[in-house]
Amino acid sequence: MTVRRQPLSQTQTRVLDLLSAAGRPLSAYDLLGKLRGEGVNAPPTVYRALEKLVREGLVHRLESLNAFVACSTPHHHDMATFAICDHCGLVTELTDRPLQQQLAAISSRSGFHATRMMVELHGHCAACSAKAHGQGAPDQAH
Amino acid sequence: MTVRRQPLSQTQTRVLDLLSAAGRPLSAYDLLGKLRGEGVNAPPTVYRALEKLVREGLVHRLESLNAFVACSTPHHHDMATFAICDHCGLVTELTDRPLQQQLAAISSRSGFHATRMMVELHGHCAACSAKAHGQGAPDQAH
DNA sequence: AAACGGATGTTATACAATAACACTCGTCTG
DNA sequence: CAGACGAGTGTTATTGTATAACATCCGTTT
Repeated sequence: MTVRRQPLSQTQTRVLDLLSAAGRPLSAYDLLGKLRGEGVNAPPTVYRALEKLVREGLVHRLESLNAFVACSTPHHHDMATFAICDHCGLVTELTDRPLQQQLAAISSRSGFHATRMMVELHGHCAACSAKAHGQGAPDQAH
Repeated sequence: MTVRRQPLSQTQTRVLDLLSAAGRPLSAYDLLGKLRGEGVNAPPTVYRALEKLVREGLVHRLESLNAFVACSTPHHHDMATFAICDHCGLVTELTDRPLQQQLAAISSRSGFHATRMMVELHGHCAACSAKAHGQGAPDQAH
């Protein structure tokens, strides 16, 4: 059940393609850099496209990185969980229903009504954990 | 078991006091504004104090707001969970061991080793949910 | 033709964070 | 005591992130 909500404009499609192709988070200015020479010359255009894509659930914003990634399973969800490798930059989107429910339950214990839940885990991915077993790794790729 | 790690400098103490007194998140520049006239005139000083306080576990950074709050239960934890009311700005720090464990479990299923887990819930606090029952509230206080 | 919604362009600016360098001060140490 | 060191700070400048405000364009509706 692929959800196709609104038609995307040229720029919006282009931004989504760039994010998908990158396979890793890109900042708005990374995107702007790639779009210069294609008629896009200023931040607002990029931010507007990103805003739309996030609204449509096609792109996620990683708050702790000030960057954006294409959603791995486009699906309008108010919750996103990411595992971010601080060593190689790999970002994995996790999906876990029970977690979402538990979070909603925990917050609503205090009467809170959550509309947007963001979970971002920082650490080391499997590959990087294996390589640097206990070593002081430099961290932070790209 | 109050943990007192390192003595704090004048500026660090001042920043922590300001955050505690505010009882809500403040940006680095909010703090700078309050510290002008006390000999603090530039961002680096504030950021350095905040960095130290975060390291000591006395202050948390809210990634989704680019702001800082005094930790409600100073305690060196790699995990913080916050419920952020988008209407009145109230921020509540939640503590839930099982959640932390579940998160660690979920991520490690894919071989990920988490060193820092951030959970930020956006929505409406109990008071604001009660007031605006279904109404289109303006959102975003301050 | 006029009105509108959605997207874009453009200029300027605000807000967030850090780099690089010099300086002070207290403590340790030979 | 002299020198070295670490932690904190001051200062200037710069980079990076995001938005305000206003004008334009275009397709659709009425």
